Amino acid sequence: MNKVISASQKATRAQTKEHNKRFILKTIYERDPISRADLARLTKLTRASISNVVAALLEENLVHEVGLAKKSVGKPPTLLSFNKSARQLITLDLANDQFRGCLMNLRGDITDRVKISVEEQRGESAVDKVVELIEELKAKATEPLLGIGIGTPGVIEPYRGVVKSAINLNWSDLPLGDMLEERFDIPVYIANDAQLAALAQYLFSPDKESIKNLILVKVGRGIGSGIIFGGEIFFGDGFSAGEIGHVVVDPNGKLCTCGHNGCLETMASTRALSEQMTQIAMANPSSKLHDKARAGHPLHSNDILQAHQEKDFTVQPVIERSGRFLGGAIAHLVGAMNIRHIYIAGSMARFGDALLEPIRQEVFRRSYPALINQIDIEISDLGADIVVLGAAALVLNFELGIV
Amino acid sequence: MNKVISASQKATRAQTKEHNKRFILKTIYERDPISRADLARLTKLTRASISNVVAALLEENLVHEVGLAKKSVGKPPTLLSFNKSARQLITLDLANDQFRGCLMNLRGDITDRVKISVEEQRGESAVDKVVELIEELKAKATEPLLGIGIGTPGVIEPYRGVVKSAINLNWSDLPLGDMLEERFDIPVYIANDAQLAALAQYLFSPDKESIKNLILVKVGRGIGSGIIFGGEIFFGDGFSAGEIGHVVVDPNGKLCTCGHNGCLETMASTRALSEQMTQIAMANPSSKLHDKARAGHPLHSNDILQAHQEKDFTVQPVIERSGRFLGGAIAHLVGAMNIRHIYIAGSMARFGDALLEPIRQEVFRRSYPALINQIDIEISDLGADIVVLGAAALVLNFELGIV
DNA sequence: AATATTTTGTTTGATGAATTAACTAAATCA
DNA sequence: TGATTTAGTTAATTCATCAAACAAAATATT
Repeated sequence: MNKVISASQKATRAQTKEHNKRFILKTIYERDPISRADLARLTKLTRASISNVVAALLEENLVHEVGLAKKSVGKPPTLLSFNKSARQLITLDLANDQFRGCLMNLRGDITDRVKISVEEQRGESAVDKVVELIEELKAKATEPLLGIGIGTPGVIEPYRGVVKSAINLNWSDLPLGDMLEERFDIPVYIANDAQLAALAQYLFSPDKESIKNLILVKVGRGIGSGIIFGGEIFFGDGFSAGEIGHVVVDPNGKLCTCGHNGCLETMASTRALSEQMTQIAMANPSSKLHDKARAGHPLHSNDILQAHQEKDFTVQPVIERSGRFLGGAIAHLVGAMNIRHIYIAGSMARFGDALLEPIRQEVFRRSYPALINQIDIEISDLGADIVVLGAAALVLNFELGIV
Repeated sequence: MNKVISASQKATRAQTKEHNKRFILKTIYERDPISRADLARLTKLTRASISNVVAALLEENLVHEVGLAKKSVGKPPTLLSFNKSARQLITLDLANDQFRGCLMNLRGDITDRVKISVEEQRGESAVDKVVELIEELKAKATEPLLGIGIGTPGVIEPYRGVVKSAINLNWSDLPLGDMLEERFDIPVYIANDAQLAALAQYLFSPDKESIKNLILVKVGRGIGSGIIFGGEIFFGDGFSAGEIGHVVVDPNGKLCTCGHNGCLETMASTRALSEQMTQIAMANPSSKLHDKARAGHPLHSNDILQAHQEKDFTVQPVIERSGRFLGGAIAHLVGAMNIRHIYIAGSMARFGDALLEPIRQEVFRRSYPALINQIDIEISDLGADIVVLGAAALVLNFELGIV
């Protein structure tokens, strides 16, 4: 199985076959377990064609026969099941301060985890860390590897696997995909972390049947978003679609490193939260964070989360402030793109409803009233593994056509 | 020839054939005139297959043989040409105060125009006006009609041809497509006017080779935009993608009919321009518009345009004001979607650079610096016919696969 | 209990769209 | 004049889906 068919190209019989093979595998993946006869009914292909393709999938070990089903009348159908253990995936999240890697099966279940701290490692030596991580995971693999998926902050050209720029790692125009494919001889797919998080939300969301478009906003030390149109990541002309971190939300706001005032990232990220919280906690002796703030330690978002969970009343207003700025930016996205489903992820999402409600309020306040009841904003349920899940989704999508 | 193949469906031989037929016709359309041998080289199909399909296209009269080309050596190739006169199209623009209809050939060249004033006609009687317009154009047709394309303000469900809501015409959930198809027995395609304008910009733009994504902002009495992703209109979950008229750009701005303050439409449309201009002209005796404004006539955008062309210095600041608000909204779109090509259309676009420059400045001022030199904002070159051209593009796209 | 019915999955032959390869046509090159 | 090159057609081949018949295994009916 290989890459997806491009649009303005000739069509051939081989592509028809490939398309149907992917289509059948995807249907098995989604409806597992399912019989050949049901596949024929669902796909509108004939039982003969289904049997033919399924034979190939059994041969490749991607599908198993798992016994017979009981029906009221007629020969009992043989149930087919997607063999999630047929291959394994290596997936990486090159987050800000530590690289995390996982070994997974074809359903995205994580079997092994590895972390490497990369505080001051940048440029070449950061690439070495990536190789090291993959080596370590490869050694643990018990099944053939389907591919390597990598999510990283920065602007990535996904089709060629080139990191156009990743400021925190000091990479620019780095052909990471080719380098790793040459080294490991396995397909490598790379994309921006927020874009991958959105893809994960799409693929691993329970009610994905009906959802074809979504936006996921990832709020952590940076802010980015990923846009899914028709089940695919929308990359934009310069591969930086969804990079809303530097949209100006308050022209009178604080100066950002990018040169503008009041970028979303300076106003609503966890870093902004820490700064705001530190000021307020220092000024407010009744805050649970008062001592820590006065001690000169920069407040970490974990501290703030803990204080919030312990019902510290000084936290809520600061979260609300971030929420309102986020809501303002999201309102523009929703209004412009008319996308119904919005998800919030990243470390800031741990604040849950405290963050979600002000976002909702601000979005509603700024949106066209007729559209408001169509908008559904939720905290993502995929947690801290969302980026590696998205990296897995990317590999699964390209290698097996599972979308 | 019929509708495009959907994504999650089985693939068949017939679809392969259809795809290649459209692909070949599209190539002839774009490279006109071209030989069978060149088609084979471009499409990677064999000469045998090309000859087979071209025979069908000649039979349908969509393509003509137009003589031989001279080459240095070998048998001279027979040149094929797209027969733009093989069919005609009826296209309508149901603009605010008058309906305009055109009869066109397959390249979008307009051969006949009809206008109907519909000032107070709404609901049922507005539908009658549409039928009347089509009847009139149909009578003028000299070739078989390929289809009817309609652009209208409002929220349209394009695949079913349903007008979900068109406030100015007082239509809601009107199955206009079915009604007209039943009446005229010709394929009918309907979409939002700004979305169609964007499609027109995509299809009739001279350098469309490289441009796959674009946004077109249509600024007239209302403000809307159309988004093209990968050569197709992006409709959004509720078919109102691009409806940026009611994005709040100034929370302290004037109250809009939608209930919010400072919507883009209340701040930057031609109506806003008229109001602003009237105030300024009344207060400023040296303005060429002073007398007209004092006479109590509401200033029409035509008046303002004329004054501007006569170098009335009081006009520029008002246009700039609109431009800055538009720029602010566009900056969000550009930042979020990373789309490089932005076009300004609609009656406001007639102000040209006077409007364009403040838009550019505001977009640049608010955009991530690394992206600024990627952004290309232009006034659309398609003029007042842009919506009917888009309607033609819609019909051509669906019926013949020309994109 | 024997037979009919229903449903599953396979087998066999037909269909048809693209390909391969051979062929004809018409020009230039040597 | 004959060789070479390129264009376009024709005939045979390929192969993925389809259609129809068939075998297998259950329940339903008599």
